[in-house]
Amino acid sequence: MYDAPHADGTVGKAMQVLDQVASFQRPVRFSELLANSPFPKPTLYRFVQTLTNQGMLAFDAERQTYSMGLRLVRLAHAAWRHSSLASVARPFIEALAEEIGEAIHLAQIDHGHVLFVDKYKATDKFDTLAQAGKIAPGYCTGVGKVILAFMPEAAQNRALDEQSFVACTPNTHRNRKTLAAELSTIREAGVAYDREEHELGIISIACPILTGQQQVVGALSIATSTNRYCIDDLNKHWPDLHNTANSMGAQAEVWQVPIWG
Amino acid sequence: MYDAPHADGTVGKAMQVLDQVASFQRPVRFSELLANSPFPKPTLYRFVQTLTNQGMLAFDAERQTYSMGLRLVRLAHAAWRHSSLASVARPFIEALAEEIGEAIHLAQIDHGHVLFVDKYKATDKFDTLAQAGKIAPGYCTGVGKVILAFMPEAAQNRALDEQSFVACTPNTHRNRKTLAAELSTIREAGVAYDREEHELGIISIACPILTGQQQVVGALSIATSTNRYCIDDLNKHWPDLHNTANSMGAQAEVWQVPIWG
DNA sequence: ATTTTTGTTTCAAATAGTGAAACTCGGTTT
DNA sequence: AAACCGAGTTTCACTATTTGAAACAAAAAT
Repeated sequence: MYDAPHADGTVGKAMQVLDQVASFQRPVRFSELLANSPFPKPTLYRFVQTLTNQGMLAFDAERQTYSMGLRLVRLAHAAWRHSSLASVARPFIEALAEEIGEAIHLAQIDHGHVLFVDKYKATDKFDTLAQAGKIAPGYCTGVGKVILAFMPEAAQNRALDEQSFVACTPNTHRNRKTLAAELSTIREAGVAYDREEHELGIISIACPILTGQQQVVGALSIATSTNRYCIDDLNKHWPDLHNTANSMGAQAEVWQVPIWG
Repeated sequence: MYDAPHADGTVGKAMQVLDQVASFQRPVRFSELLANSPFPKPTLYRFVQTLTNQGMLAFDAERQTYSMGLRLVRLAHAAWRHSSLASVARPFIEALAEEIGEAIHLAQIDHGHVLFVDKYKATDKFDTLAQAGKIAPGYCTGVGKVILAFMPEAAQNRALDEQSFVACTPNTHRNRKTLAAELSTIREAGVAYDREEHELGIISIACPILTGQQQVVGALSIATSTNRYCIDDLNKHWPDLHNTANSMGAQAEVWQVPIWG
């Protein structure tokens, strides 16, 4: 049951290739892939062929490069609509953004990483790193920390093991101990703050989205720039944020809860 | 070379399962999948397991249901940013939407189907069926027809073979012949119209996005409701639409062109 | 023209996938 | 309580697919 490191089968390997292509942030040549690949040449070649046939990758014959395929967009559309909080949450987020006038982020956790599933920017004044589908680490974001804080202990431990503790800014948690300490504070308080831990100049306040049985299904945050506001200002929005998160939790329950792989 | 119907290998079969799960528009039980599956029970079971391990599917233990996994969202994010027109096109679309005040759709073609890769709705007054990642048929949408019209002949033939000609509305093309006729008109004119062919009450005007070598890489459309405007009104926006599409084409060339699988 | 790099194909060996059948585990019926 | 049922899971001998060293082809570089 606990044999994690076994890549599962041919399909697993193919998905690994997909990830690899995604990790290049641009169209990529076969030889570039090969250079960083655990697979021998013909094997990788066949994978790339198959994935292209399947529309999971796209091949540009002109430039001889591979990039992510459109079928993924199609599939993700289904994922977004049916398997995540996002569909339930949209109207709530829009209402909240309208009222508050700051960027709202909705996140779920996926294998120890925070996945932003939706983002609503009421203003274009600044850009956080977050965008729908983008991943961010759990240990240094408001949504990430609050989700970790409210996870069942076993899952939390597993997730903590997967954190890298890279120092994004001077305020970033550098080890498990200080993070764990904050997590229990967060759990008691019911709120998490990102005090420029992920990106300098960006702060946020985050609430968990809980079902009736107190299971975390995601998190909601308001982010802003230190040029305009400080943590105390964000605190004024806490009641709204909290209420919205609660309503979403109630709704989400009617649907389905996600997974902690 | 023309052996389309051959699913390629284990990976192909796994992707087939993914599609099947996506086709249910909700979380789905194993037995439901099995009932409509070409695969015998244990085979399907292993696929579903593997895909879940991989995060391509998500399993809700409580309700014993499968749905699309979050990893897809992550991968599609990469697809969206790096493999499609969307990243190049965003600023253009926003500018256009601002000026015109109607919904703008950006589409690419994927295996004979139009895939909406981005949508910008300047107003919330009405809802088209289209949303980012959503697919729509090629034969009865503005973007679809204009893309088909400008495709190289071989690819066009292949794509036409894949059209279903389901009658969405009384105005929908019902067979290849009438569609083909309109396509050549479109090609000459450089514009396509959707005259409530996909959805009653929705009309649109669409331009191809062409590279310098006159290759279609997508299409751009302005959609509106018949309650408010008619085709002639849309025509007034043609110069803007045309210019935007041209600028995007020029930009897109610098990037990469997509595939006609 | 020759070498080097990059992409593609071959084929025997090895691995991983297959599916009939059998089993487990709740829940229901007799 | 015993027998039954259906959904889900596991087993295991059989086989089809995958594997990768090596060879080949094509394109770039020298």
